[in-house]
Amino acid sequence: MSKRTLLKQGRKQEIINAAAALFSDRGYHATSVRAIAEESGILSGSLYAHISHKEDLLFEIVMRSAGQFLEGLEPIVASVMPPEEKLRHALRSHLRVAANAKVEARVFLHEWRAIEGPRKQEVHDVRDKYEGLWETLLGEGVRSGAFRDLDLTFVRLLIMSVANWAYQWYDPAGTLSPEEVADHFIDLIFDGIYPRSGE
Amino acid sequence: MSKRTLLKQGRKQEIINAAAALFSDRGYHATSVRAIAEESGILSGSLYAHISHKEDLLFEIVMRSAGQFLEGLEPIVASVMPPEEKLRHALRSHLRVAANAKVEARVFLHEWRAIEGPRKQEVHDVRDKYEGLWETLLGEGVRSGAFRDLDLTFVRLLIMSVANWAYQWYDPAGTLSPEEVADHFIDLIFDGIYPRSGE
DNA sequence: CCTACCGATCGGTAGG
DNA sequence: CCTACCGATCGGTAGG
Repeated sequence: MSKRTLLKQGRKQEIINAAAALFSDRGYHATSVRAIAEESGILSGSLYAHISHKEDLLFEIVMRSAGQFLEGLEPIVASVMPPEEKLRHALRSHLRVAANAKVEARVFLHEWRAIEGPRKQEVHDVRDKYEGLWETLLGEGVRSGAFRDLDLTFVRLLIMSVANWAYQWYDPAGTLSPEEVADHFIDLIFDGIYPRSGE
Repeated sequence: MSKRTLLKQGRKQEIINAAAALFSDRGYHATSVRAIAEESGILSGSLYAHISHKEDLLFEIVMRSAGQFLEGLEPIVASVMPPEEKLRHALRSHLRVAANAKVEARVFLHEWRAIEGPRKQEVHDVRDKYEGLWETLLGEGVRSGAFRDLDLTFVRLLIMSVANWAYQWYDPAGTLSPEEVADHFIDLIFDGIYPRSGE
């Protein structure tokens, strides 16, 4: 790769980062291309040397973030750990991605609806794929008896609720690591909140 | 109230309903005042006989929806039921509101960030008030021993995650009532997913 | 990457 | 509630 290409790639990454921060903060439709350009230190017309449409930026951010979530979860589901451990590591992975790439994750979970046309289906597909991995993981747990004989849909929704709401409140700068937060929730979801008999 | 006032009120309600549906579907910033007017059967200029700013519509929808959630939860928290029953009724109430006024609830939970200026604080305040009621309810349960001695923050986040994510997937036209969905989740959260000893 | 600009659309207004 | 319109801003483009 030539130096020139490297520089160009670096600039494009800067633009994507600026766009991600703005989309996360104000939302896609409330962010103008001029604001993205200004944050990148160039003029709005110059943006179009790097992209063809404003929506390209949104699509790229969404698909990259989705890729990070998938890359984290796939090896866990494919592994030979017992279902309890898979579930624990799956939530750790999800919260790790949400913590390490917070603005992108927020855009992925919050702003993906703004994507229109044929790419809408691509985004739907990658979301379905991710949810499907969770369903597989939880289904194994129920079938193997590691989890109670539960309604799979409700368990999946419970976990996805926790996972997908985390970006609303989790502060990576706080005292708790994503792994600690994940373990807290997993313990809670495993044991419930009701006192055990004898306790 | 004169007949004329009644008619005017009715028209304004139509406009708010149209705006709520559009804001819920596309988002606040992606909805033009012309689209709201068209859906209401008038021209965009005529909208301003009923409102002063586009944001008035968003604010009204958000505060009404917040009011419904609060009205449902307040008497439950203030009641003398045991904490387990309060928790069950609280989630039922939340899901009932989310089901009966789905588009408004979605706007309340998803689009409130678009409100700017002094009203932003009002929206924050009403959100804090609602979350405070949940915290009170759960705190009673832990202190009275009805729930295990848990980290209150995590329990609240678990419940709020389930409650606030529900509008993403719950279909009021489906076979399950909001009460049934709430009871399913409450049973899950009480007992956990781990098999009980002896089971 | 900038200069200079395009047509379209935006939220909102004045006068009736 | 309509007609007729405003200035501002939008996403995007041509030529250098």
